[in-house]
Amino acid sequence: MPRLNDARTRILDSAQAMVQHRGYGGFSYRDIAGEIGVKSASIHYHFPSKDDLVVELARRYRDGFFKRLAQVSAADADPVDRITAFAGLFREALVEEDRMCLCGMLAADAELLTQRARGEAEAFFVDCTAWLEGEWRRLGVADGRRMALAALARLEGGMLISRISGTAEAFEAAAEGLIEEAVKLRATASGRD
Amino acid sequence: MPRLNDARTRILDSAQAMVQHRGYGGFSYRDIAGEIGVKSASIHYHFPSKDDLVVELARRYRDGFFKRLAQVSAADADPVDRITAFAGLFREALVEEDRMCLCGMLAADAELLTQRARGEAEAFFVDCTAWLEGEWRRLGVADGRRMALAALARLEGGMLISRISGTAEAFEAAAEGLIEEAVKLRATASGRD
DNA sequence: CATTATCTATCTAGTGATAGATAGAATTAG
DNA sequence: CTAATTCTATCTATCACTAGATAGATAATG
Repeated sequence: MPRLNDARTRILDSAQAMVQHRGYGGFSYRDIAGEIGVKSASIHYHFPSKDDLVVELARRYRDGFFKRLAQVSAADADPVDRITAFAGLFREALVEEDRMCLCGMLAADAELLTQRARGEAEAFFVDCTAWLEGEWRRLGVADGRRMALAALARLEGGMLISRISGTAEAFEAAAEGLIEEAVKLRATASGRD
Repeated sequence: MPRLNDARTRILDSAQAMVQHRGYGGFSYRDIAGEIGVKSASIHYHFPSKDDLVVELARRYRDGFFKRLAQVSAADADPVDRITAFAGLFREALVEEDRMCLCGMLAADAELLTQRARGEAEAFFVDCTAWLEGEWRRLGVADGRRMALAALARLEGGMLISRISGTAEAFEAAAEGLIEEAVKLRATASGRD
């Protein structure tokens, strides 16, 4: 039973939760070590620098997010359903785990990151924008990119405000508005067809 | 020429910029001290704890924001213009100073703050929500609160994404979408009258 | 044995915070 | 009006603690 990457995974899981809760500067190697029951030096073995850790964290988060997105949206052909599924992934983190989006948090801490880490976090938004743009296009929107960016902004901002308010109300308001907009466009588009 | 609160103000100005750029955990008393040319102990004289400093920072930001808001929206009776002015204050911070909203930043760092500081930051969102709710109501929206929260979410999220992207595109997309929505409602409302 | 992983122990640098001294301004007492 | 006193704002020096990081010994894996 080779648990080769067991420690590595547990480090990443712990670090991810900490970034999502407290941000890049809000946790230390010692915090992770204490939580998973190793010494901080052992974490340096797997991730020599905090930068390495965060780069890997962002990469893994992005991969995981789009794998999950493919799963939860695979059954849906309707862009409205697919956008709803997209928003659902954000809701999951916020409501079920009371966590901010990892890359949203890294975006807030952008000026603390190396160019490398910042690039990885940014890639998440780039990929999300591309995905959303496709869906808005299918709903007949001319400037799909603008809608995509606005949609992302809503969800990230909704999470941000929800976390300090202690209720998901802001997120739900943002998500509902988003989906209603998509529904309206679908009605218009099908009316045109 | 009594410059009684001169040092105090310079501390607050410096600290505010640092929070907006790097977050609560991303600056130290020594950073501020170095920037304004005093010793860190002198800052402790004015703000015994970092918590005291941030509480005052959030309070001052909120006061300043709503004073500015009153100024830039006083001339406008039209809710669309007033909402545009509201968004303009956020744009100012982002585009002209490349800064995140102070309270948006504090929202991200919420779990690092004392209840006291968190409360001050939260109050900003509460007040913004109340203000926006009034404007959406005047545009004939039934659930003005939901629209207000969604609008705030857009702007904060737009800033967040813009700052890591290095361009204000996401913010502008979010703000334009917001204003277009208001314009549509105004057309509907006046049509109904 | 060699590789992989973890440990102990330590380093340098920096954190928020405090104590105590001091210069100068403002206030009070005689 | 002076002299004694207090207040304001800053300084120097230091506290205990935590940060990320490293070297080298040790244990486990295969």
